[in-house]
Amino acid sequence: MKQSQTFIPTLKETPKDAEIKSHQLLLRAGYIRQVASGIYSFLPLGKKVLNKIENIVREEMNAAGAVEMLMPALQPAELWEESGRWQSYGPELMRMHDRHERPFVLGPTHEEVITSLVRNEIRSYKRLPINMYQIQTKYRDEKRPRFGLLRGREFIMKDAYSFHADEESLDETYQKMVETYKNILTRLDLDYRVVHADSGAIGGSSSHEFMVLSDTGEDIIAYSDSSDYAANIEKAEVVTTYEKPDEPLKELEKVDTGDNRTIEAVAGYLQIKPEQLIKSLLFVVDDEFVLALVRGDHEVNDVKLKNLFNAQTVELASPEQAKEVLGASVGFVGPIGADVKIVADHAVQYMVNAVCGANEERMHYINVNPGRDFTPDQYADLRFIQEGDPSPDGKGTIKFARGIEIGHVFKLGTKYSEAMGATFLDENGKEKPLIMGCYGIGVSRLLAAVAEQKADDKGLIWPEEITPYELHLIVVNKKDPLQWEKANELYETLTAERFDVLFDDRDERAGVKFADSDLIGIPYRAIVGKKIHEGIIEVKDRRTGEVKDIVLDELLEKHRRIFKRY
RNA sequence: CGGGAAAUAGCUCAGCUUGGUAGAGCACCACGUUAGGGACGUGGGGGUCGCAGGUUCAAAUCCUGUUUUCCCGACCA
Repeated sequence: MKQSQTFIPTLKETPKDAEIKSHQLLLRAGYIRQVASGIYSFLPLGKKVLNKIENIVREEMNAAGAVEMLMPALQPAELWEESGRWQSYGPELMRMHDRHERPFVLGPTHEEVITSLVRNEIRSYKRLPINMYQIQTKYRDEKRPRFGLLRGREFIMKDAYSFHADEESLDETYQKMVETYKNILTRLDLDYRVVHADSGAIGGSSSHEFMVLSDTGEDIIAYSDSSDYAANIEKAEVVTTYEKPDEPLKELEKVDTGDNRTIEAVAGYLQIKPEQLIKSLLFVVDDEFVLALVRGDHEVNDVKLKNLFNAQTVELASPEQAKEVLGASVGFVGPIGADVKIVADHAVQYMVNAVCGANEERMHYINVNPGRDFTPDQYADLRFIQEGDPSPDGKGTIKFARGIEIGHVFKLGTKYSEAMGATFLDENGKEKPLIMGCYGIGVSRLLAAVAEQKADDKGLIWPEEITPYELHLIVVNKKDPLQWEKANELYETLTAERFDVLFDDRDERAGVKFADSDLIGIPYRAIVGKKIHEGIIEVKDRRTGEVKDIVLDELLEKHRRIFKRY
C-alpha cells in the first residue's frame, strides 16, 4: 500500500483527552478516532491489526475444536426476561424499542441467544459436547468508559459457549480453553498471568481471568512470591492465622474522642495502632442493612460480602442511612448495641481490648472484646488480601501487580440452561439440564493491551504476528531519480511476492517520514536513500533501533526468512 | 451516581480577571528555496467561541440553565 493512497492521520501532539499510553499512541499514530465516549472508529491501520488479532484468535479456537458462528447484536427482550437478567443486569444493558414499541437490547453478551438456540436443536447426549464461538461487537453502557479502547461501551469480543452432558466434559473443555488463551497471549508476545477470579453477575462456579500485566490496568492481581498462585484481589482468599494476644480483658469504657472520625484520626488521638480499632461499615445488601466489621488496618471486600449473602447488590449505605439505622454519624458507628445484622472478619474475633464507635456522636468504646461486648451473627473471610499476607496455597507471601483483564473463562454449570429450560436426554433417556461453560476474550481490548505493553517513547512497536504491515519502505528523497526509481521497483517486487508493504511515497522530508514510521510501529523498516547509489539500502529494526546495510538483492531473501516464506 | 476539570480553527492552546465584534504555533492551499530525524520564505483559505436563554448600546468574556468530554471514586464479564 502506498502511504499517499491510504488514510493514516498521524498527530504531532497528544490529544488532551487521552491519558494513557496506548490511547495516546493509537490516536497519534492514526489507528483509531473517538466518535463518542467509549465508542471508536478503527482506521485502516487499526482495522488491519484488529483483523490479525481476530485471525490468531480464530486459528487457536479452531485448533481447539470450537466452531465459529455469528449471533445478532440486536436481541429481543423476551430472552433476557427468561434468564432473569432483564431485571438483574441493570443500567449497563443497552435497552431500546423498535417501531412497534417492542423492547430490545443491544447484547452485552450472548448466553441467552445461544441457550435458546441450543435448547431447540440439541436434544441428545450424542450431540455433546459442543463449543461454539463468535467474534462480534458487544454493547455495555458503562458508567464510566475510560482509557480509550480498554473500557469502551461498544467493543469487539470473542465469546465462546460450550455445552456438556456432565461436569467431567465441562472440565475438559474449560482446561482446553485455558490452554488456548495461553497460546493466543503467547503468540501476541504479551506478559500475562492467569488468575483465580470471582464469577460476578455472569454466575457459575469456577472462573479464571487472563491478565496482561500493566501499571495502567484496572485490576489488582495478588500473587505469591514463591509459587504460581495468582488471583484477582477481589477473589483472593485470606488464610492468615491470627493469634489472640495474651493480655487480660479490661473493662469496657466509653470515651470522648472529639471530632475524630477516621481510623487514623482516632488511632492518633488515642495513641494506639490502627489494628487495635474495629472498622465498622454499614452496607445495604439487597434490601437489608448489614454492619461489616474488619480490623482497622484491613479493608472490607464487598465481593466477599456479596458472595456471603448470595446477594444481587451490595452498596455502602449513605451517611444519612447510617445515622438513621445506628443513631450516629459515620465515624462513630460500631457493633455494640447496633440493631442490625452484623458480620465480622475472622481477624476481629482475635482482637482484645479493641476500640470501636459507640453509635453516639464523638464517642468511642475502648477495651472492647468481641464475644463479651458484642457477638456478630457470623464470622467470615470479609477482607481484601494485603501485600505480605501468606499466600492461600501455603507457599510464600502475597505481592500485588496491576493487570488488564483480557480474557475470562467461566464454568456456568446449569444457571442458564435451568432458567431457560435447555435440556437434553442422557443415555438412560433421562431429561437433564445442559451443563455450560463460557469463554470471553476482549479483541479490541487486546489491541490496546498490546499497544500498552509494546511501545517506547517514540511510538508503537508491534509484534510480528499482528503488525499492520510486514515492512515499512521509505524513500528518503523522492526528488533523487535513482532513489525514487529503486524504491518503486522494490515496492513492486515485494508486492508481487505478496509481501504486505507500506511504502512511504509521500513528498515529505526524511524527518517527518522517520517520525511517522516510529509512531506507526511496523517492526521492520527499509530505507532507500543516498546509499542506493552504491546499491545499498538500510534495514532498521524498530525494536532495537539496529540498522544494517543490505545489498538490494538480499532484502527479499532476508525478508522472506523473517516472515517465514521460502 | 458522588467529587473535580474542561469545551474558542483539523490538533495543541492564548484571549475571559477589567465586556467593544477572535489570535498564535502546528496542520491545510499556492509559489519558491530546501532535502537522512517533525525545514524556511512569501502569499492565502478556514472559527455563528458547545448549545439555549438572560443582563447590556454592545457578550468568547458577566449571569442562569443545558449538553458533551476527560480525570478520581463508586460500579463493572
